[in-house]
Amino acid sequence: MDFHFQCAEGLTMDAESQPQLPPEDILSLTNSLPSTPMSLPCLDSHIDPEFDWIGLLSDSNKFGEQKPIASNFSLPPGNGASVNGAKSKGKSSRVKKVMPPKIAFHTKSADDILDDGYRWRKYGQKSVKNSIHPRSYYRCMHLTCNVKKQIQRLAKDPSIVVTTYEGIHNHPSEKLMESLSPLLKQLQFLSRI
DNA sequence: CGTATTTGACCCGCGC
DNA sequence: GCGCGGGTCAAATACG
Repeated sequence: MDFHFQCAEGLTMDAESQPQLPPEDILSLTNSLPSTPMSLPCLDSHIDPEFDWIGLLSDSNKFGEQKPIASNFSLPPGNGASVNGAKSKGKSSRVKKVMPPKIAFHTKSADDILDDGYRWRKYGQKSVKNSIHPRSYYRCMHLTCNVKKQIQRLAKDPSIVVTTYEGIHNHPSEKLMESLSPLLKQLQFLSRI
């Protein structure tokens, strides 16, 4: 599946329950990020307020309670990769947890998993209340990367997949590196001359 | 046989 | 305090 194509063609808008950000907010946000949780090619050039929907989530985990936070968006300390508020096993402090940035978006696709260039390992699946479709939990397989994503189909439209990214990759996309490696080799060769 | 996925158990936060 | 729902863990299982 070509993810770029899916982003440009397949994103859908759910005006009833999902927040919408003005395209300029989304663009300014993506410009401010050192690296997005995924490559998010759709953010670069295919923003179409009439059609696309992208939600930036606050610290609420629940779909339907998403709040756009573009205006006061800020990256957590440590690039967000090490922040995981879900479960610290020991006695936790009373300090309010800082959640990593979350980005959620809809794609119309038969495939649950988008090929975003990163390698993901599934670590859980749960049935969700008020939905016949289970929610799948994935973690980035890169050793030092703590980015997670959740994938779930909409109850009222099973053709739509909701993907939620949590955290920011601290490494480049493997596919990107794969495509760049011939170029890099060529540059290394030229620099030797 | 190594790796990825599945799935039930467990933990934690939150609302009542 | 209790129950519910969501998120994670880890042993079992599937797969190449």
